[in-house]
Amino acid sequence: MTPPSFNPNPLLGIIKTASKGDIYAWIYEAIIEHRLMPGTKLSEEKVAELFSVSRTQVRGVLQQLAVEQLVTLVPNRGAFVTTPTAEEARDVLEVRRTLEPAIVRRLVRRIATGQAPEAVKMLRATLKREHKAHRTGDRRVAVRLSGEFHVQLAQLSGSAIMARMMRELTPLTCLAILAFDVSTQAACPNDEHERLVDAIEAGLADECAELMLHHLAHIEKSLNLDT
Amino acid sequence: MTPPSFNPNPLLGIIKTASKGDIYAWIYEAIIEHRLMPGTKLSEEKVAELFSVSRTQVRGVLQQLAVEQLVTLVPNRGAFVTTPTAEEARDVLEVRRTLEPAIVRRLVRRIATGQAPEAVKMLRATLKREHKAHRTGDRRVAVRLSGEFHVQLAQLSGSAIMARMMRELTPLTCLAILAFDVSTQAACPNDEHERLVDAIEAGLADECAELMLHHLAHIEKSLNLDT
DNA sequence: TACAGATAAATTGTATACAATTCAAAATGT
DNA sequence: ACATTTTGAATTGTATACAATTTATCTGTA
Repeated sequence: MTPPSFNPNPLLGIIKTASKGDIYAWIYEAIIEHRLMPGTKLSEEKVAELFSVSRTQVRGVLQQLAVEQLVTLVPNRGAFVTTPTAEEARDVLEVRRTLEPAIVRRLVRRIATGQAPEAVKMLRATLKREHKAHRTGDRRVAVRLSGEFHVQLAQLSGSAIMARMMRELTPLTCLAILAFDVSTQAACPNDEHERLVDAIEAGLADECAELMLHHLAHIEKSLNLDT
Repeated sequence: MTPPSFNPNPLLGIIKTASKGDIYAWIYEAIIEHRLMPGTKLSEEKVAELFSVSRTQVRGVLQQLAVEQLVTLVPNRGAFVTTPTAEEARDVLEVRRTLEPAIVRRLVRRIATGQAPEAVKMLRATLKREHKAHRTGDRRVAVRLSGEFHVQLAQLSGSAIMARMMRELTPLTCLAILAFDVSTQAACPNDEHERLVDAIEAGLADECAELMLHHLAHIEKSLNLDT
């Protein structure tokens, strides 16, 4: 298990050349999994050297990550891993409570009308990976996969825009969970996901929406958002 | 009134130097108001010359516009003004139907609890500008302002993320309206906005949500989304 | 020692030069 | 005359050099 403590030089260890997509993916995952702690400065030159690319590439990646709110760009100062606030965490979860019940309803409707016939099977596959991460004890990976489950729901629902919104919202939720969750593994307990997929498979739209609301409320409750 | 026909060189006319923000704002507004027609190519060098800046600046702006889906970036081919599809237009409006009722509810709650005391006054000011554009007959400006009204609702509701989502969704709606609306001015009739603000002022959350749903349904119906 | 100012180092912002790719058209062959 | 290939211009992708700004270091003075 990776150490939860702050790593003064968390970027060390990658020396091979890499494409723009690789750099993006690596930093993205590192932020989501808290290997890069909030507040960490991402120096253009350092990152560029690390991946053996030019600063131009890195700038593009950082700008991309900035629009997704994962890094904060301060003019003439550079890029920093975003530090989520309690306010933002509440905000994100409120938006998700209005979006995601609609998403699962849409998905149920879509499955019922013959579109997305593979949906349940694909969801169960993701659940399996998630379950494995839980057993292995790698909480950070589990949190990330749990987020991907929610994105997958949106994708399978057939709305490109819903999917895009969830791709923006889940990373922020992951960050909030790792920043504010005091308990060791309360967030996104796997069996809530399982029960949701069961309800989807049974085609019970109302129950799906209800379960989703409960699930999101449960996540928010498990966080320490009072300060 | 600006001619609705295609303009072969719609960028002509700006020759002074400009900052990155200016370029962004100009292109953004030009796309929203259909002065730059969907499909138009935005050559980096042409734009750069036009604003008397370097290609570096233009690239940044185009990348920004690309994440907002207003331009489409094709690798090694360049940037083009996005051509909205009927499918996307339906998708956007469906997402808005799930988001915006929640937004107006939130706004009503916020006003009731003493936060956002200036809200109604600010909304009425926007309405006034919108009304003026309608009388002047400048439909494109009216459509843009109508979008800004919806963004303002989200901002005043106090949710930064809702506001961000609406800033992403309304431009796409504007594009769809100008691309698919056959009637001359059915979209976002001003008095629906007025009635909504009346309901907000009266603090009738349920009616607000209802009016918003109707309003969005009305917009979608006025479009030609069957093909 | 603490603090203010000046100087130097490091870092980001920007323009430009060059490489890679695409697009159009001329050239070639059937 | 038509299709294919080749050549060249135009355009995007990328690295790098230089300017502007911030941050750190080094004074000197109270």
